[in-house]
Amino acid sequence: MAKKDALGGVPLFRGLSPNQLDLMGEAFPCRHYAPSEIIFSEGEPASGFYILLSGRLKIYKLSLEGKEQILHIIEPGEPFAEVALFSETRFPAYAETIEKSEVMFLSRNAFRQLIGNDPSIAMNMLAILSHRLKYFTRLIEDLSLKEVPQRLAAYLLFLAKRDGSNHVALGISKGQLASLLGTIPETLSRIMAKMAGQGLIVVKGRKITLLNPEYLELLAGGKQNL
Amino acid sequence: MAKKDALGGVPLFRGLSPNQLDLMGEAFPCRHYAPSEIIFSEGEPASGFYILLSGRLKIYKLSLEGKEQILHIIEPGEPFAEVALFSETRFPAYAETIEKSEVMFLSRNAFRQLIGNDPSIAMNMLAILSHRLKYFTRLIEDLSLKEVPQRLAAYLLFLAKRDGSNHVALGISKGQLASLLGTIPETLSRIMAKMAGQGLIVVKGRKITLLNPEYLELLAGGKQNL
DNA sequence: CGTTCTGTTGAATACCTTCAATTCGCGTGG
DNA sequence: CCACGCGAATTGAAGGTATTCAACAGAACG
Repeated sequence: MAKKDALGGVPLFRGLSPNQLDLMGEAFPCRHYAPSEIIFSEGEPASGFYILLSGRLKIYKLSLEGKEQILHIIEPGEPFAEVALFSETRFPAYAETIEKSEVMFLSRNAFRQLIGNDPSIAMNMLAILSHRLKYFTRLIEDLSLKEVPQRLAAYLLFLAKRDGSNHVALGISKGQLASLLGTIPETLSRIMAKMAGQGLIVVKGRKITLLNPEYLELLAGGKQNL
Repeated sequence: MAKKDALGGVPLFRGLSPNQLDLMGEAFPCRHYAPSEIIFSEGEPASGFYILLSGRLKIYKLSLEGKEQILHIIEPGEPFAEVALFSETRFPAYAETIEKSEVMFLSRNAFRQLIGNDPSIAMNMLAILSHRLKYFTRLIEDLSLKEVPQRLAAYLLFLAKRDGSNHVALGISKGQLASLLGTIPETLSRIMAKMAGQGLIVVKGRKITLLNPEYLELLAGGKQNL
């Protein structure tokens, strides 16, 4: 079963012995989800949090008109809805799978016990929350870059840096990317076309090649227009 | 000296005995700042974090063109730059006083020792980070409500709710409010004038009276236009 | 009382969104 | 293997909102 392997890659459990990891895997329930399944909805009572073992999912808010703003794309190994652990009793957003996914659930009580037994887990959790905070700081910064081309350039560069390549795979649909960037598919499409027309990028479905990262940097910094 | 009194109101130290609080106050250096003083700048190496004992300050990012996006207004009792503790060695934003302020500094090592001695501090810190995460979630949501009137309405309602009154004091200049809302002073000014013209609010310097909170709710929810 | 910073107002511009119509891609079924 | 159908993606035209630039008014401060 993939469960044990996956646990080794969970930052929250970094530093734990293989034995402890095994116990972990047995102690907590694990569920499989199909694509586009909703794991929880905003406002639902939350009794614990989750860790994504495999697959991919999105955390998003819905405006009253029904438009979604994606807050996060969760990748394997990441916990989500940890906020529910300490300050909230309701989920503050939606979680929905993008791909077939495997998810572990940790109840509040079980996790608190865990922390009591092993303080290093508390430290790991602090590190994760800090990291997420920094990510949000960045997201806010990007969203307040008022123009979409800047945000797109910033995002593409982020992906390229993360993956260490100028060939990046979006991993999500363009509609979802639009939501993540705080815009709509039409606008994103136009801007991609414009960037492609200027020889900055090549778009092939969900794969994008950065031809001119230097110029994209200038764009992201607002020192240059399309 | 106000230091000891202030410590009692610090959520991070909730649950500590007066004795422990006293020790705390003596163990960590404390500094006074004049208004508009910069406490730290983005990119500076960070060796610890801070707690605001009195006064008020802003945490903000600067775009390359020099426009500032305010992330936070820090009120007395709140810690700031805690991110630096766990995942970062550099400050991810600027901190600048708005009013005369008193600030306590806790070095990374000292704080880690603290956590070791008293796990409840770790739990408090987790709660604070979670809370902040939720706040950011909300800020992101608000920023992606693309129209400024909605954001302003949401912010005014937030203040009114927090203070339990329809007479709210902004506490910051309108230029800063504009930055917090992700816009510019001119736009904010126009929208306030419009709201006032419709009898929704009364603006008197930095004090605002909400005449029609119900309608502001509709606005914030995007169900109504100005 | 003057200087400076904050806030306001106007006109022109730029960008994004909306709405509608098409096209493309791909899995399903014939 | 090809045709169909559905969702995703693209493109065009029109409209709206925020920004920019510039000038001015007002408040705070020395």
